Amino acid sequence: MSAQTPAKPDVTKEDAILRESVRVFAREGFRGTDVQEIANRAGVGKGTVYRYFGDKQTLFWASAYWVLEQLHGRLASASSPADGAIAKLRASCRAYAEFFVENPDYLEIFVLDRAEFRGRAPERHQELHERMVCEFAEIVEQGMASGELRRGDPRAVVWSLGSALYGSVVFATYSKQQQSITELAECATEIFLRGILS
Amino acid sequence: MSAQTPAKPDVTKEDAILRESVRVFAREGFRGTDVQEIANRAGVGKGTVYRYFGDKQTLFWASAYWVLEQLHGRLASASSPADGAIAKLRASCRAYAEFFVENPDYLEIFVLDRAEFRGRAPERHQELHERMVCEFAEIVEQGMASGELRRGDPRAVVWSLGSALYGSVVFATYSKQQQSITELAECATEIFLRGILS
Amino acid sequence: MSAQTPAKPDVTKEDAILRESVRVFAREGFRGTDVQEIANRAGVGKGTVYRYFGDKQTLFWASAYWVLEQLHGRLASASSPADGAIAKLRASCRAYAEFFVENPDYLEIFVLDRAEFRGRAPERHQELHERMVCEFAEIVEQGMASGELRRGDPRAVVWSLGSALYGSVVFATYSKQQQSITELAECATEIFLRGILS
Amino acid sequence: MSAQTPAKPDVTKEDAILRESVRVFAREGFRGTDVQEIANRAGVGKGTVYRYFGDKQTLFWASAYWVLEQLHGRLASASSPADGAIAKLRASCRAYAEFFVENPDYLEIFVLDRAEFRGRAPERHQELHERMVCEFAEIVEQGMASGELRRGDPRAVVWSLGSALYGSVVFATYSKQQQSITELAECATEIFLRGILS
DNA sequence: AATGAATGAGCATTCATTCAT
DNA sequence: TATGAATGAATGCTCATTCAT
Repeated sequence: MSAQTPAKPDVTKEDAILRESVRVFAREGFRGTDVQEIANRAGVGKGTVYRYFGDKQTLFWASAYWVLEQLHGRLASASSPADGAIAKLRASCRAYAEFFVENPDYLEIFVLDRAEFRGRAPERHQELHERMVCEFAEIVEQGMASGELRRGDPRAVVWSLGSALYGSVVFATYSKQQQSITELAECATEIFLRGILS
Repeated sequence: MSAQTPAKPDVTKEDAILRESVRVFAREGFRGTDVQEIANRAGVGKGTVYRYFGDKQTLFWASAYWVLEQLHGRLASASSPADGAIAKLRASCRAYAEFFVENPDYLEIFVLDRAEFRGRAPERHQELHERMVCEFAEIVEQGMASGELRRGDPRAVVWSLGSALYGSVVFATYSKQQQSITELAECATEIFLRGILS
Repeated sequence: MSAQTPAKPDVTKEDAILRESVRVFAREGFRGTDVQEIANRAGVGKGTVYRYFGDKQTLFWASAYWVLEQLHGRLASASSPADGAIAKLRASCRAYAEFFVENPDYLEIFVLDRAEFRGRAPERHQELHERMVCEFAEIVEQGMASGELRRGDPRAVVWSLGSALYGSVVFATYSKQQQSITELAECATEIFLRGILS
Repeated sequence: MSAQTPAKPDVTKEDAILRESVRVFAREGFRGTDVQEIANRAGVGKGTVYRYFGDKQTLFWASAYWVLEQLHGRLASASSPADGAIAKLRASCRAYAEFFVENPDYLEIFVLDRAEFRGRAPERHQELHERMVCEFAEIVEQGMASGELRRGDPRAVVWSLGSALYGSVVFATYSKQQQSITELAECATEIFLRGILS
């Protein structure tokens, strides 16, 4: 249609670019990334990257969205088989941590997104984010209904959990003692469930 | 003596540079910041900035350290008058949130530090960070001793709280509904104390 | 493939850059040269200069090599038609002087090369230099064989001649009386051949 | 008198500055030299360097003049005790080579002077240079009168010898085989005396 | 459609020189 | 008189983006 979005996107190429984008952005940061390097790694010309994604920022957002989608899928398939709200939440938390342990680059993408763009991402991102919040709010709501969880604003609970998990994995970099992200996140999860009061 | 680190640092000038550094870095990001702009705002020559701080990265770290010190002072003076571990923690959490509400730039500095340098900051930073962890661990320990808090690894508890608060304030940017950072952090704090289980 | 060394070098452009390089370096010195000026004169963007030559030093070396090649060609075509070792040497000496009289810039390039880099030039230069020494050593050797020249180490003789000529043309700048480079070099050549002893 | 030339020049300080100037200029080149480094090494403030020498270029010229004076003295004391023109010249040539072997920095100063300033040095330099030419021309003249040397223009002979020696020592840098400057200069001297013809 | 050569705005850093103390 | 803090012009090099092929 427009020249910005090729009529017949070659999904293979697009995917290769995206995949390498994530790697390079994660390693070099947004400003530190040379689009040429992404093109080289993806085995395409620099012009092709621009043909597919328009500009560097759009490319970054596409990468970030791609990562967000992966995370969404991962959380969904982790929670759905579990039985009961608590089990679902526990499974999701574990999946969240594992996701970033397996793909440290993805974590950096989230960090960069926050640092560079502060939530000024396109509608699409916010929609997906919102969708995730809703899905978990539903779980929490059911937990409240069934009596597993204390009553309260489900969205607020979800937001707190999300923030705590995000903080755990992002903050883990600062940990000197080699506690794995997984351990840190698990600890956070437990506290999240039971609190620290006696 | 090298001219890099002035023998008689003009504290007024140094402070002006630091203050503007924080503002500009926060707004433009690390790579996006033109040192010239800091110099202009601080009312000094660009050479003076380099004379005082050596290079851009060192300047950033000095800014980040400066912010960290402020936060440390703020948390200390918030918690010390409070009575009992729980009260101390609550007061600290509130102070943490207020600190960033009052100085949104400071939050961005923390975010940039994580994004750009991933904990590769100079020793000094890590020492101060460690000191803060210890101070809070002590509070938690006393809370456990007095029976206010459930028994557990105090450092792990502190780390979880720190991560959760960090996550709350950093993540708040993504919140569409205008929930203030304060509200989000307060909610996180309550859950942190009591958990979500019924 | 890196974009640093263009796959299809545009010889016209490359040559234009090289030609202007020599002029500007000769006039301004190595450090005094602003690559932007070379780009402007060559009618290309600054980025293009860097694309073709990588950095300022490499550009300088390319210029110096280019000059050395010219000199080599000039000496070769001057000596080859002459008959006998002495005639060949005389012709070469004259050509050497004329070369620099016609292209004073080239002389400055040699001077700068010595001043700035002290023989730390890339292999290629040293190889060409060595080749020139060998070619002349051969001439000297034949002169010795034919009895035209006194016996001795041909390479040492060549090196002495080279040094003397180099000294003549470089040193000529200091001459107040407007003796031309040509005259100075010719005088040096004659002494070189016959000595000053009676 | 003027502020440029301090009324009571502290000869010790002046000398220290000059001595370090030579070292630093020789190592770093003219443009590459940071006046601060000279000041540091000389143990004075940067302002003092400027007070004594006015500006960087003047400082360089003073250094070059200082070196030229040393060379002049060395050549004079080498030639005067020798008997006969040839002996005087031989002794001078040897002294010339030894001078630069002992003080490689001095050689670089000469090279830099030629590269950077092309004989645009102040009157004083040219006078001393001229004086040296005259002194040697006298020796040559006497050699011609006594029949030791072939008749010719004594100044031209001196100039040729000077150029050849200069060329020898300067060009020596390019010599791969580790022939010492001394050997190269001696070889040049012999050829200069007897020529290469059989 | 795909490419990659060309461009030039942009920025970190240096250093000669000045001048207030 | 001696100093060294302050300055800002100067310059090497990068890289997002364009566009002719």
